[in-house]
Amino acid sequence: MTVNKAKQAKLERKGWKFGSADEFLGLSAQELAYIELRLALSDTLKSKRVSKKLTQAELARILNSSQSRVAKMEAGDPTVSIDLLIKSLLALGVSKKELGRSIL
Amino acid sequence: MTVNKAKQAKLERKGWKFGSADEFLGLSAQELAYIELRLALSDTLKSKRVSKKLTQAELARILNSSQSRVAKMEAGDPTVSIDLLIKSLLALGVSKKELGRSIL
DNA sequence: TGTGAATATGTCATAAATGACATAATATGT
DNA sequence: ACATATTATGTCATTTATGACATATTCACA
Repeated sequence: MTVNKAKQAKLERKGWKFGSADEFLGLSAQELAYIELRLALSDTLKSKRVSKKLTQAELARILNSSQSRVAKMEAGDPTVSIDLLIKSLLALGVSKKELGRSIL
Repeated sequence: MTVNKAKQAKLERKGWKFGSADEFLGLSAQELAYIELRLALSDTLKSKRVSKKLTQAELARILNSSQSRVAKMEAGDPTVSIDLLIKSLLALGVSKKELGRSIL
């Protein structure tokens, strides 16, 4: 995955804030890795949910959460923690092994 | 890793709370995976810090955090988020690939 | 054993994440 | 086009995580 100015701008529209050390070079490698990792988890969550033929509302019930939060998880919203993403994936039966693979 | 009653009790002394669906069987597979994952990150953080010959206070400066929070990260304290653990590992130069491996 | 460095533990005010709700936008079939 | 199901977005009160600080404990080594 590459993040250019356009993608950074898109993320910023989504509510992401970035450190200012990279006005020239773009995101730092570290910020980039962090966001890629989150997006990987988001994508895995969505594909797992869809493959199980669950709606967001149904998944929300399983997680004791709400449809809107599930939507935010899948959208990579910055107010969603990695903790919540991981707990959700585990609740969908994803193994640690799969989790590790989806990250690296 | 196996978690028996003794280990569960130890985690509970550290401040962990567990759902009650498992008074007989112990932790659910899902709770277990979640905690194992966190402990794996904690351990990786500590070994990375030590291998770089940093004190907790020095690492805290790098992370704009505090020595006490670093201690809690390494101790698997339940008030520490996976987000913080991952951000810290990335700040220590751990790659996504390594991260994934340390989890799975 | 003593002394200083490192780590651990407890607490708190502030900041960030969460579920919930309302409502908007977008699909999907008829 | 219309109705209905699903997903997206905005907001908010409450819960949880965070850095900071004080202090306790452990460690290394003279």
